[in-house]
Amino acid sequence: MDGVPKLVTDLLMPDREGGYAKGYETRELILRTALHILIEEGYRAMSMRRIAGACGMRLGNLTYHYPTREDLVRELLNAVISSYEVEFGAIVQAPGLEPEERLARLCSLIIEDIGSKKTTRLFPELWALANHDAFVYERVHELYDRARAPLVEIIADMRPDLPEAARLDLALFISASMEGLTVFAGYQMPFAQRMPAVEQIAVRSFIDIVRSFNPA
Amino acid sequence: MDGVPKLVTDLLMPDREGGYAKGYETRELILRTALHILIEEGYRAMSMRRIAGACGMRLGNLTYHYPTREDLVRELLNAVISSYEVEFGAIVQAPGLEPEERLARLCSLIIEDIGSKKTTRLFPELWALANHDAFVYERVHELYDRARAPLVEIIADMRPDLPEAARLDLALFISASMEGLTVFAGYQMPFAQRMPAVEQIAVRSFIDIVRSFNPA
DNA sequence: CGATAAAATTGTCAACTGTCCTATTTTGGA
DNA sequence: TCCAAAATAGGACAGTTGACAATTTTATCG
Repeated sequence: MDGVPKLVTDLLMPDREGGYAKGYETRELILRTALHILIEEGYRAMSMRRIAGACGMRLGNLTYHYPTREDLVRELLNAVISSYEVEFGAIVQAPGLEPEERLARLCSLIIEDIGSKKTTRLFPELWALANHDAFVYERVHELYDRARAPLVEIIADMRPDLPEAARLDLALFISASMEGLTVFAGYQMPFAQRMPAVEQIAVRSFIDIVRSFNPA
Repeated sequence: MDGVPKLVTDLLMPDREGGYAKGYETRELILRTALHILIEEGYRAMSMRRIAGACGMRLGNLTYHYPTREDLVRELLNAVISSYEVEFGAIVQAPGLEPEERLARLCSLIIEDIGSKKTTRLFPELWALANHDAFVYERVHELYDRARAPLVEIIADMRPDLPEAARLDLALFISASMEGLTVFAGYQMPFAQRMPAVEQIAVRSFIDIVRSFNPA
């Protein structure tokens, strides 16, 4: 229904320090369940009792592992965002290829991810949360900084003549451009089936603008 | 602090049918206050009691005007989205100008709006809500349909040779591209001060791709 | 195996949520 | 000016929320 099972882990737990293995597994179950509820029903439905219930455990046990709701949310976002950081960090730059081709492949990867249910559902929640929560804001933009880095590198390869600021602006535009597709052509969005066509337009457009951009 | 006072109304109330003028004013105050809380503190903080309190009225009065929370949210989103529809509907097409110039001006208008506090804060909330609420989903995408219409028209002027589907895809990409800027260069976002530079890149890029696009 | 720290359960708390109902006051047209 | 309709107040309700304390069960290591 939701395509093939993902190969990448969608949750990167922090290292276990002290405690039994059982507790560590329980914490992972908790965060995984919380993420599931967040994606399926939204942030508002993600209450402590709801999470505990879906985990098949009692509320007291949940608050034993995560004393406050804020603790849980913090750890959840850390785990989720970390997994994206690992995912983006693992992107092969394929040094033999032309920079245009590398740019095209990187963008295709990102856009493909944007079309996934997890990303389409999760990131709007993060954007909304970031507007009223400094921790989420910080963490989300830290992620985007890392996601833009390989983009900046490729642009530098294509346009060594450009000042660094211009390269950053270009990467920023390209990154924002792709993120914006979430709302329109993401998972179960009205133009989800247009994604391949729009991806083609996007990639051509990105290559063109990087090639031809000249700061006035 | 938040720049000059807005000229456009940020809330379009439905026509008053029956009832006293007082009640109509009260309903407007309620929706305006609810919107303020939504923007400043997020959807979670927008409870019935919180709204009533901020309006300086009792809960009973609030539930008299809006019997259920769902009623209130529905009317709020209708009023907010309607105001955007009016805003976009009022965009002058400036028929004397070259289509490239019209495209540039339209995009500048939209991007300027994206930089406003209201839009930067409100739309991520709407995107998140739309993922779990059919009514919001419907209403938001209805708005975007209308916002894309003038874009499609300009593209048709520039590229009468293109099939309609290709024009729609182009408009979709351009629209999504701009919306994506919200998270990165919107109000108080980390690259808010890069908005002018990114806008320049965006507009150039849009004009280029519309000019040169050729469906393979 | 047994000691013991960790994990999980159970029950309780005050605060908050949305909804509903009944007075009471205010409004504005006849 | 009167009076029915509209608006507001105030309270009560059942359900939910996050937090916490006392207790029992379980897992792990010496």
